[in-house]
Amino acid sequence: MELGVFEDKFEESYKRNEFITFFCKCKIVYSGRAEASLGKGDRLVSVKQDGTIFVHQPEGGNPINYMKSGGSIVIIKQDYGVLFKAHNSATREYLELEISRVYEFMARKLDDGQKQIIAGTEADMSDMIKDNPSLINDDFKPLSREEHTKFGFIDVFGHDKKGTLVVVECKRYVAGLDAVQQLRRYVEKIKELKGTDKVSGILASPKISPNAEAMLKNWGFSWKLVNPPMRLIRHNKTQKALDAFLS
Amino acid sequence: MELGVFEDKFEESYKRNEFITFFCKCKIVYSGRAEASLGKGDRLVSVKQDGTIFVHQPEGGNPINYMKSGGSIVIIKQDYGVLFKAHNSATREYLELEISRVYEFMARKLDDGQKQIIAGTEADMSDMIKDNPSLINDDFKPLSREEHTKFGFIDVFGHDKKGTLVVVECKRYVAGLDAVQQLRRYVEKIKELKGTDKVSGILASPKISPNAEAMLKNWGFSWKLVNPPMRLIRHNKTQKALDAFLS
DNA sequence: TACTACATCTCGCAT
DNA sequence: ATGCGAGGTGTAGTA
Repeated sequence: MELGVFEDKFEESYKRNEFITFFCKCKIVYSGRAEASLGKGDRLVSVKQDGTIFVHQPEGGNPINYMKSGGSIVIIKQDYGVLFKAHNSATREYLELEISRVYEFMARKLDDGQKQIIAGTEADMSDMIKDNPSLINDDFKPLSREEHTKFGFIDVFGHDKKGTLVVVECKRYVAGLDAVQQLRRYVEKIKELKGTDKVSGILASPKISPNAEAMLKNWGFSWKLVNPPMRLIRHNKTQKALDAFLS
Repeated sequence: MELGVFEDKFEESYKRNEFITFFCKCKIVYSGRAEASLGKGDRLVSVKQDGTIFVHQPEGGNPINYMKSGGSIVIIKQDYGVLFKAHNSATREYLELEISRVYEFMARKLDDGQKQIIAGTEADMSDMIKDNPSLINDDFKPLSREEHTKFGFIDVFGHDKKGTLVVVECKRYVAGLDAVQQLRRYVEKIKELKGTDKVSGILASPKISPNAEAMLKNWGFSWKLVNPPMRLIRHNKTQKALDAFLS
C-alpha cells in the first residue's frame, strides 16, 4: 500500500476510534518501564478502539510491543517512510515505529458488549471446598472464604472439632515455594492475631513441587490433593476414556 | 464478506502458513485449563504463522481468548455461518468460534528474524549492583550474581567487612510481601547451609509497600532504594527538565 | 521435562 | 490511588 494512502486512512480511522490493524515492515523503539529496540521486520500492528496498541511478530504468543490505553498517536512523514509515534504522558512511555512499508490495512468500528463467563478458577475451587469441606478433612468446618485481611486474603478459613484453627490456601495448578510461603504468612498472622499456636495450614492443589512439599513439611503444614472443579470432571472423563481404551 | 469466500481464503492462507487476521461477529467457547464462554459480539481474530491464535475484543489490553501454537484448526460450514474449531490434543484444549459474519480479512506471509534488545530488567539491576556495590552499602563486597541454587536463585550475594554474609533481592518496581518472603527464604537457606546466623538480607527496589516494610523490619532485614538502571537515567532527565521548566 | 522466578506482566477487587 | 493476589498467566533459564 502506498504510504500516503496509509497515512490518510490511518488518520481518518484513528479519528473515528475504529479498530485499526495493518501488516507492515518497521523498526521499533520503546522507552518507558524499560528500554527496548527491535530491528526491521514484518509485523502486525493493531490499535484498539480505546487506544490500546500491540505489535505482533509472525510467531510467538505475546505481543513484542504494546501500550496501554490512555496515550495518543501521531503519524509523521519521513524520508524513509512514516514515523508512528505513540506517547502516554501519564506513564511517560513512548513507542515509535519507523514504518518503511505497509502491506495491508483494515479498520472498522467493532461493537461488542459481552463479558466472558469463566469456570474453574481458584475462586471456584475455594467455593467447592467450602461446600465440600471433607475434600480437606473429615472434621474440617469452614467459616469463611476469600477473606480479605490487611496482610493478604485467605482462600478458606475454618476450624476442626478440637478447636484448632485451619487456614487453607488453594492453587489451581502446581503449588510451588511461593504458595507455601503464602500459607506460612497467613498462619503466622493468624497465630499472632488470635494469640494461639493452634493454627494448622493446609495447601490444596492438584500437584505440588518436591521442594515445596519439603518446605511445607518442615513447617508442619500439610498438602491435600484437590482438583479445581471443572478440571476434576475433565480428568475423570479422561481417566474413564483411558481406562476403557486400555482395557 | 461472503462466508463462502471467507472459508476459501482462510483454508488457502492457513495451508500456506500465512499470518491471518480478520474482523468478525462470533460466539466463543473455550475448554481446557478452564471453561469459558462469551456471547455474540464483534472481534478481531488472528492466526499467526506458528498456529498461535488470539481473539481481541474492541477494547482492553489482553486477548479475550487464545491458543498456543501446536494445535490445528478446521473450518466447518453451519446453518448459522461458520464454525472455527481449534484443537490442541497435547494440552486437551478447545477453542470454538461460531462465526456469523466476517467483515474484513487479511492474510500474508510475514518475514521477521529480529529479536528485541531490552534494558532495565531485574537482571540489569543486579548487574548494576554487582558493579556498583556502594548502591547497597559502603562495605558491601559482592561475590556472585543471579546465582541459581537448588533452593532458588539469589540476585546478588556477597559479604561485608565484618564477614557477615549478605543476600540482596532486587525488584524493578514496588517490592511487596512476596518479595520479603523470597528474601526471607534465601536468608534462611543460607543460614542453614553455612551453619551461621550472620546473614543479612537486603531488599533493593525503587519502592516498598508499607506492609512489606513492616514485615521486613520485623525479620531484621533492611530496604535500600535502588532504581533499575534505565529508570534512574530517565528519572534524572525528567527531574532536570522539570526543574528547568519550573525555574 | 520439571522447577523457579521474571514480566514494559495485566487485571480485578478491596482498602 | 495503592496494595495484594490471581491468571486458561507466558516465557526464559537451569538442573
